[in-house]
Amino acid sequence: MPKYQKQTRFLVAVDCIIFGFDGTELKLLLVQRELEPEKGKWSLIGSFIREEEDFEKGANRILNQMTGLEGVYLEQLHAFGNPDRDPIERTISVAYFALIDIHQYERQLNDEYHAEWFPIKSAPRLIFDHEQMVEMAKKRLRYKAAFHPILFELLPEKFTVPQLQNLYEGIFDTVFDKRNFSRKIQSTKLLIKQKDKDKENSKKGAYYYKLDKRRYAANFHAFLNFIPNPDNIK
Amino acid sequence: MPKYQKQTRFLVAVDCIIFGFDGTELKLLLVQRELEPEKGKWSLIGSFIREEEDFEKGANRILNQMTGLEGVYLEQLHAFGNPDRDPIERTISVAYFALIDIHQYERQLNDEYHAEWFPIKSAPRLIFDHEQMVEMAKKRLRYKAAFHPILFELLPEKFTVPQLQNLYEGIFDTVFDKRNFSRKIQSTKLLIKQKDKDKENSKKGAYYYKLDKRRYAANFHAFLNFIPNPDNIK
DNA sequence: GATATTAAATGTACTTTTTACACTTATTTT
DNA sequence: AAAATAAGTGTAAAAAGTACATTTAATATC
Repeated sequence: MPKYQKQTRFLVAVDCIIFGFDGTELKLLLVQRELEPEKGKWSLIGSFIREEEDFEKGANRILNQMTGLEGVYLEQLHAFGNPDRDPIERTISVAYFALIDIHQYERQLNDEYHAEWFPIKSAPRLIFDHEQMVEMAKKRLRYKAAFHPILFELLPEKFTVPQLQNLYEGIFDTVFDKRNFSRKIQSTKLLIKQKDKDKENSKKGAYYYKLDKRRYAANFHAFLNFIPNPDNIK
Repeated sequence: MPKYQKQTRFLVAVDCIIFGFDGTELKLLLVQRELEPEKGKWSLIGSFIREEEDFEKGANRILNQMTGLEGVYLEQLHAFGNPDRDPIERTISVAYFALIDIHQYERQLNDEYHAEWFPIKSAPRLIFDHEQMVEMAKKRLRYKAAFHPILFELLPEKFTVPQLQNLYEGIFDTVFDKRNFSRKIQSTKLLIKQKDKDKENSKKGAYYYKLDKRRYAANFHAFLNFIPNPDNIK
């Protein structure tokens, strides 16, 4: 087999920005780095890519390792290739972002990997260019969420409209009129009303809803215009 | 300096999907590959990444080499990492797409690099996964063009509204009502009407317009909703 | 030089979507 | 029984989007 001679080869890694939503705020799953340099510092979850796996596979591998989950929503964010982003040796990183239902996360994995959920607004400093990655992932998430029903990936199977509104308000860092929000959400016909209510968060209780999986799959790429005045969102 | 031992290193390349618009249809700049394997077959323009350059720089380098242009619109599309996308040796490719004013392209470079413009609808077979890249780039371009005034990057300094409409219709493979289209474009206030007309394409002549560069820069990320019924676009 | 031809330019009425805004209801706590 | 809390709901006005036809400027033709 001929090879491409005289070309430099580089390390290639996959890093994952893992988002979760606990009902109140958006969170980020971080780990304490296990190797030098920067050992012990907080970092995104990542791994060098293996010889026989593509990026998706690599991302899924570490995601499964860290969360115990499979079939998680995963999307390539960007390839980061600044020559000195890793001070030890040039490493290309292909970043993915993942949206998971935080309630399905297996807590025991926390200890095993020194992992921890941080509210996105009070996350610690991260190594290398990982903060830049998180910043970009947040932006991308907002952008997508403005048009596509992507945020449902962060919710448990049963959720209430006020919870959903909380999520949108958290991500867009604003408040929406609840009548208009509810109408808009209902008009997508993606929600199926349940008979039972969530009584945790109010006296009256709020009806639970489930996603209509079929419609969700069919409409995922449709433009739903979730956000009033998207221009006003920074 | 410590190194990450025991990790495999990979070749990393940058490939560019270069779009141009000749006033009638969307075109793609392709080259005939100069090395084995697949020597002589049509290919995107690409290059291995050099030790001291990041992806942007690499993309700009080959873009400048192939077109003679600088300051071209360039955006990272996706990192492609299928282990056997290049049959010789695993090569990661970070793909960028570029939008250029085809009139500024220096034709003499055609011969030097065996490059050629192809209408996107009748482009030849491409090597490796390059067709997949082009497909993705087209999709991304449509998506962005539906909300952001990105297509102006493809036009010369002076252009007419009918030309602009042609471009949109070509990219979205549909036709728009010219009264509504014109109104929508005018309402963005991105265009400055000139005194002279283009007489090439009609007896009456169509007024030239220029982009208001200041407003363009300010509104590039705003949501302009250029496309009626974006849902109907496949 | 009158007439035909061509594509550009423009306006209006109707429909749909978005927005702003306030009261009633169910339930628990006091 | 009264107070407190958050859920749930409707309407009118404004804005945006859509469908649709005629006039205009210039050239080409007879």
